[in-house]
Amino acid sequence: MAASTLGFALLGLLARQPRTGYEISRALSEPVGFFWSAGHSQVYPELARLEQSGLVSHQVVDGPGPRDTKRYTITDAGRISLADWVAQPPEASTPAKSLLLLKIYSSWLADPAACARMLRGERARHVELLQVFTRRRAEHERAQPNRLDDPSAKEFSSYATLRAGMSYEQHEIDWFDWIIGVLDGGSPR
Amino acid sequence: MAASTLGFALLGLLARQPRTGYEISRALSEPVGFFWSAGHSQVYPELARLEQSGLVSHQVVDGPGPRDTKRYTITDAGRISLADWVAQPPEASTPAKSLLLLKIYSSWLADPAACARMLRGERARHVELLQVFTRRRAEHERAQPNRLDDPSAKEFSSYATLRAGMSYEQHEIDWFDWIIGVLDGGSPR
DNA sequence: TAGCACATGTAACTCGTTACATGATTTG
DNA sequence: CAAATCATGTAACGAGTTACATGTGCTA
Repeated sequence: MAASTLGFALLGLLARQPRTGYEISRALSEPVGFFWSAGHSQVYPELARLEQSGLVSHQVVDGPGPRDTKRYTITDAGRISLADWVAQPPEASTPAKSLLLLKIYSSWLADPAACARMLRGERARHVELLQVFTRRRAEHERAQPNRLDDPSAKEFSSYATLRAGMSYEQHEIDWFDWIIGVLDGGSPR
Repeated sequence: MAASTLGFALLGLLARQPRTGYEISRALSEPVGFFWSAGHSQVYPELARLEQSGLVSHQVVDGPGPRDTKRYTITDAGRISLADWVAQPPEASTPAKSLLLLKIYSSWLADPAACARMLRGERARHVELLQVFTRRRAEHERAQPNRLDDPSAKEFSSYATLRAGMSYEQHEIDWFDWIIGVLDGGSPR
């Protein structure tokens, strides 16, 4: 009955609203995608598996294209399974990997100026992301100010992940500022 | 000539000192392992590949066991290849996945008290990690205080990754405090 | 009319984890 | 003497990415 992690990701999206496989795939590229992702070639088979387990169901709404358009909906069993999984302590996932820190670990071999250049580029990417999150948070706060402290509102859950993203990006930027400062020959610590 | 990301991880360790495959495997479980990891079944074939590319070499020092003990050393070509890779902007890796945020995204379906319990457990793990990093940082600062602002000292590189880890754990803890506060029915924002 | 968004699927390949396999030396 | 540590490898499996495949309707 229990789904895979990918399965729970799909259930999480379907718990908010019915979607087609295509819509789920798009969602798992950018919007939710800042903390989970999957390609469409993973999504379609997984939806079939979830349906076999009775956690989702679909109805054909025939749109364009050579194949049927299937709109998936979460079932009661799916909602129960998802709610149960959520409060369970996260099963140890693949240990965090940071390509950037792996590079920094060997940065003592490289030219500090070249490293600083690279790091400024990375910093800029994180600043951009922080701005995206900040804007989205402002939208959230404008659109449903009263639901943002109600843990059983889906708006709260989105808001909480957004705050995590913002906090993360800010931490990254602060660290970039520190290390770039040192590499530029500035004052340490 | 260019190695895979795993290859550069091994080169990064070997650039600091020669090691056996076994020692590398252990290193990629905990110490460096907070930003990269690999099992021994990945390490041995990768070392063979690096050797074929001329980036590392080994000498047999026969220790215990049924097979030879091989001590690997980075070559000049390896050091050059690594130094070059370091300053290159990180090639977009597998997008970040957070099992915890995936759960939070659907937490509106679950019992807030059960979620808070789970989150308190996770928070405790991050507090522990922060303490580990803090202790190690203190050791660093005591052992080589003068090298920690010299970007071409390997001690600086280790120190920089440590600071990133500490900053990350602190951000996580702050976010946990915020969300646990809300779930416990405390004052919002 | 060329390209893009919609829409769904399969196949091949790569990366990583877990399990299989072997065996000496040190420690409790 | 049993268990852990040192030490190296292969094989099977699973998850995820990239490439293959098809075809409609809308827009520049």
